[in-house]
Amino acid sequence: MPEIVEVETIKNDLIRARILSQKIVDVKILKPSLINISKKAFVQKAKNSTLQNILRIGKYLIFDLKDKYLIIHLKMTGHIFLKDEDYILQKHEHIALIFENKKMLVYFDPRRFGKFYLRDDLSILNKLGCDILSKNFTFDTFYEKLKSKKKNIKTLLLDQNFIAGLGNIYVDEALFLAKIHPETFSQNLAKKKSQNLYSSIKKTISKAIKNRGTSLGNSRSNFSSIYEDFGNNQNHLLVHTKKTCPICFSKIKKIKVNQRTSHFCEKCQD
DNA sequence: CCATATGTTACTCG
DNA sequence: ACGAGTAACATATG
Repeated sequence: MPEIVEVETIKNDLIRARILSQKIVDVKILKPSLINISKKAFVQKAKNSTLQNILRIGKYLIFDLKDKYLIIHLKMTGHIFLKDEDYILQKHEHIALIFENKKMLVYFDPRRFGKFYLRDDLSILNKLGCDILSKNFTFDTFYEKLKSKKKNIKTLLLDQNFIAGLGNIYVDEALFLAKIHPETFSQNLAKKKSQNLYSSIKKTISKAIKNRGTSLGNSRSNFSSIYEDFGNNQNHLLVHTKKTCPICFSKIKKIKVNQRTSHFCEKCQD
């Protein structure tokens, strides 16, 4: 489920949860296919390391373990829960890190698309485009990139090597706010439209962060942060999953762009 | 049974 | 090199 908003919410919740500067005293790997090295090597490297800091770049959650990094991607259905050390792992809970203060970080992922990478550096993130919450995400660089590509705007905004962080929900929302049709060629966007898009992306994301993410559905497999709490942004969506346009009340169109369902208003977005 | 799902990568073809 | 299109990963839900 997670896009940048949900990963940011998890990161902030974890930082407040008093696991920083804690030593990892035990590691449980129930599904070795979710890690990038052998189970034995992973446990050996992670065990007894100390969690210095927690970062986020694009949709990646990163644990700084001082001389190495644990880089996590949640893909479609990955979740991080924080439990106590006596917690008994349930179905689809594949990895656990136990800290010296008896907190247990649990990785839950029904579809198992997610991945834990234990690496000495962050070089696997080198190709990522600018993180949309970073200071470097300026209008000038964004506009320049828009002009350099020959693709439709929806495909570009979803491309993590173009800009990092947006997923299907927030791209639909930002394009609606900016009144841009998802199939518009990026080179055809006037400077003013592009400016509008840039600020719409920022507005969409900051609103969703305030709402602690979007939780579609109400099972455990939908978004919840580390205490299994749901976000609230699903109650504030403008077009994604909607049937009628909140501005002109016409019927919301659903088309596939780049294999992804796109919701938009034909009358308001062109 | 069928379609769909918050993500990404690998592959083919032009 | 670039872009379009497709399949794949594995499971749950309506």
